[in-house]
Amino acid sequence: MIEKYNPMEIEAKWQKRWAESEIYHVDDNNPAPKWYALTMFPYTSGDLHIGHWYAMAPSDVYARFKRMQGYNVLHPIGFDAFGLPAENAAIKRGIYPKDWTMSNIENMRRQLKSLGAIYDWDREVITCLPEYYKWTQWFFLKLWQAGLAYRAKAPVNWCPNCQAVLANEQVVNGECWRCETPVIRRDLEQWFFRITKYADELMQHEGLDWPERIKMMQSNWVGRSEGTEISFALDYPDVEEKEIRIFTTRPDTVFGVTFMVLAPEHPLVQKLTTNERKAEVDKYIDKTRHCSEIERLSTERKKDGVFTGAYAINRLNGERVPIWIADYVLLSYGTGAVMAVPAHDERDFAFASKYQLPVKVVVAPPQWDGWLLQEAYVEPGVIVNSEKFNGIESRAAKTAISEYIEQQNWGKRVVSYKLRDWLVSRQRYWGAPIPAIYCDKCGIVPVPEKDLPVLLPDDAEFKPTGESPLKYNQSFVNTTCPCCGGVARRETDTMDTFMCSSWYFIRYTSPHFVQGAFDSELVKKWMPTDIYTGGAEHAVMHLFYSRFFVKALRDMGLVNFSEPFQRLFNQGTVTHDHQKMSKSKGNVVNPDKYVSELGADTVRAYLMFIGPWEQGGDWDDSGIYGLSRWLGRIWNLVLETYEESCYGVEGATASKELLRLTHQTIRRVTEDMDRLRFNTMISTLMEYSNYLGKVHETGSVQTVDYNEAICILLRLLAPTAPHFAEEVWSRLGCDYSIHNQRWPMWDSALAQDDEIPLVVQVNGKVRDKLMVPVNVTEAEAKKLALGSPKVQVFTTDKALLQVIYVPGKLVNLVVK
RNA sequence: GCCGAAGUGGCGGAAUGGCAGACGCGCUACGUUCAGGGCGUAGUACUCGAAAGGGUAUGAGAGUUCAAAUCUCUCCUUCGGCACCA
Repeated sequence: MIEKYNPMEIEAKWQKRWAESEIYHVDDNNPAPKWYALTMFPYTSGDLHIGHWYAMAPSDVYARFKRMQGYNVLHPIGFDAFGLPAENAAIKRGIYPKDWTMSNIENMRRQLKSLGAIYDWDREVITCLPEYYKWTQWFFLKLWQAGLAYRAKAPVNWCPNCQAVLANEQVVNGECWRCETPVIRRDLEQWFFRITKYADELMQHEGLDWPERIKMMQSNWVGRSEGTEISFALDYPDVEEKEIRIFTTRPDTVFGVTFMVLAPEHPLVQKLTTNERKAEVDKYIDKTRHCSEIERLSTERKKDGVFTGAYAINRLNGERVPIWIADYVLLSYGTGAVMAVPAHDERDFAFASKYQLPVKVVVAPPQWDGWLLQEAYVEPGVIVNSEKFNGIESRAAKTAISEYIEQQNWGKRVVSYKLRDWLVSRQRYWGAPIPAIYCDKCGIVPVPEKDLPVLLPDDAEFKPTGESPLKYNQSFVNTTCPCCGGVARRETDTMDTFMCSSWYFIRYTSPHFVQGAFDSELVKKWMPTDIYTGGAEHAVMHLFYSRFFVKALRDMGLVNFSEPFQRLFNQGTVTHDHQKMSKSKGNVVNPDKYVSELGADTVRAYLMFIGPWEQGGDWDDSGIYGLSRWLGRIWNLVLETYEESCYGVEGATASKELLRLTHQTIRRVTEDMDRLRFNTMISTLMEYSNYLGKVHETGSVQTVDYNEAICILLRLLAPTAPHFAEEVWSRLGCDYSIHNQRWPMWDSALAQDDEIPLVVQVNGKVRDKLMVPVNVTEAEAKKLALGSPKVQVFTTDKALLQVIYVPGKLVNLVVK
């Protein structure tokens, strides 16, 4: 009687053995071709939930597969450890963010180890430790030196609850993405990175194996649009500016302008507003300040605005048009001013209708005879009411009018982007301090590289005050100027955590390097990553920032590649009760319970089996026992045969079929692995093990072939159920370790079927299936099909019109 | 509102123009000296039929094709992303 499969015992045993023998240690000098399999590192929120396992387990399976294929695989792990949750949790529990974070890491590390992954823990990176953030600060200085960092006063999103500035990306439906408090706006002096410099390049994804969906989202995020900047004349004796510049993608409609709209924050508004309109304009501006940008951009809201009392001149036709303000025009996009053409823009039409502003048609709808428009006409057409441009087709008029404007020096063709520069300042404690010093004499001075890291004091009061908590930490703030040696103050803002995660994949290549952020030779060896897997929620921000970092490094001559992530794959989300898992909803599924009951191998296999990886799904554990039983069946099958020591029959005849199925299985499993189709990969292994069970029972194959098949099954199973495979492998008396074995190769000739089922259809309906030799000729196949009695029932007394033959698949008889 | 993805048994899903429902869960029956979420065998879309066998079926409707879950169009539903972008 063999022992039962006891996952708890064997998993602990092998995890210990693997660690002691350093089997997963990654050797930079290994001459095998490299494979960098990167998984998005987890945020240190406390516990890993089943969704983390959904991200980590399949990516480990894939990395193990590549490792068995002979690659020198780097599959590292680390922790994204700075950020607001640590601070909030710390405030709530009265412990330091660092203590909270590090104890979370300890727990998560334990959970991750229970997964049985090939992580080389010697390469672990933790972004909140000085040996890491020293280099995050160094990146800040490098970007500054390269002219990519600057300070600007800008309206920012302000969460009154978190007492912190939020990036636009962190505002969800006008609310703070973490605490859901409505966000208000406030002006602060901030650090920005000039990511817009790379706008065009960031839209390019040439040569990258990425999902179309993500590429599209990134391109939309950049939001490139070609248009024309046009100057409208101002004639106000007391106003210094003599023009308003607007951006439009419809220069063909410039003769149809009947009013203009400025963003309420536009600097000209204060100068232009007439005395009698001032009260109303100021009231409107105040109202705008209380709206978040998200609210302003909501389509649900009715458009409204206020007349400033001022007018501008459309230089093209000399017409005088009123200047309005409205909150749907944003200062941050284009020039913060728009020309309004109600006849040919839906939004302008709605606005004009509300305030009874004129509508002037300049692009004629088909058969237009001067009727009043009921809605904006936005399609192309023939230009009218536009003086010398009349009669031109509107698309051609875009060029013609733009050229004319350029000749007259009234404007120029420009490219505009939705993308904005990256705001990196955070008025928070738990982040990497920004390495800048303010000196009354020398101005803003970078911290010299030799003085890095600027250490985050452990003892700071991090209570929210509306300003950086570091401001009140005298020993941190007070310093001397690196230029003049005089009294100076440190920058008290910290960096956006996206800074930390924009280069962690580079640090993994040389995590202990002390002379710099990374060892160039090792970066050259490992980067770019061959595959990057993670949630689609990082489609834009994180991936965008990382790409920006790499491009900036390249332009500084520090790396020799342009893109960090060659292949990108987004796994789906695991929900629970059809909702995203979150602590606040109380629907978090902890994998520990399943691991301690059924073992990590079963949990790994189940997560991969529930469906295509990119699809995710709702967590339902009702099927998990099926996977546990499957492993148990293989256990019994393999070890029973071992005990019996004789399991085949010499001279048995079915070995050829077994061999064929074996090679078909290797092929299917390998192909599914490469496509990351783990659900069908496991089905294939199940079919194979079921077949071996049958073969074992009937004793229909030769011992040597059966033996070989079992070894192949275990190797194909090793990435999915690493502990299980290792244990069975060792019980069979094979050498440690199965994970150092080579992935089986298939032989196409051996995988080839002798006979195939030929489907015979009559008028597209299946009427018979015939087993025919694989190399059957078209003539033979047709003859066999016509000869089938089952088919003849449907063909007698009918005229045969056509015979379709699909080689190796079917014959379709078309009769009438 | 726009963009994208998806909709297949009781359930998760398989099949990417060529046998619909692989594999697994659940369920049913039988067997097993079966204490246990054990093991084994058979069955399990709907429908007509005693059976052989037939018909119907991949959200709904049309179309293309010898052939459609798969391609096209319209509509419905769900999920994800974007947010007046001038």
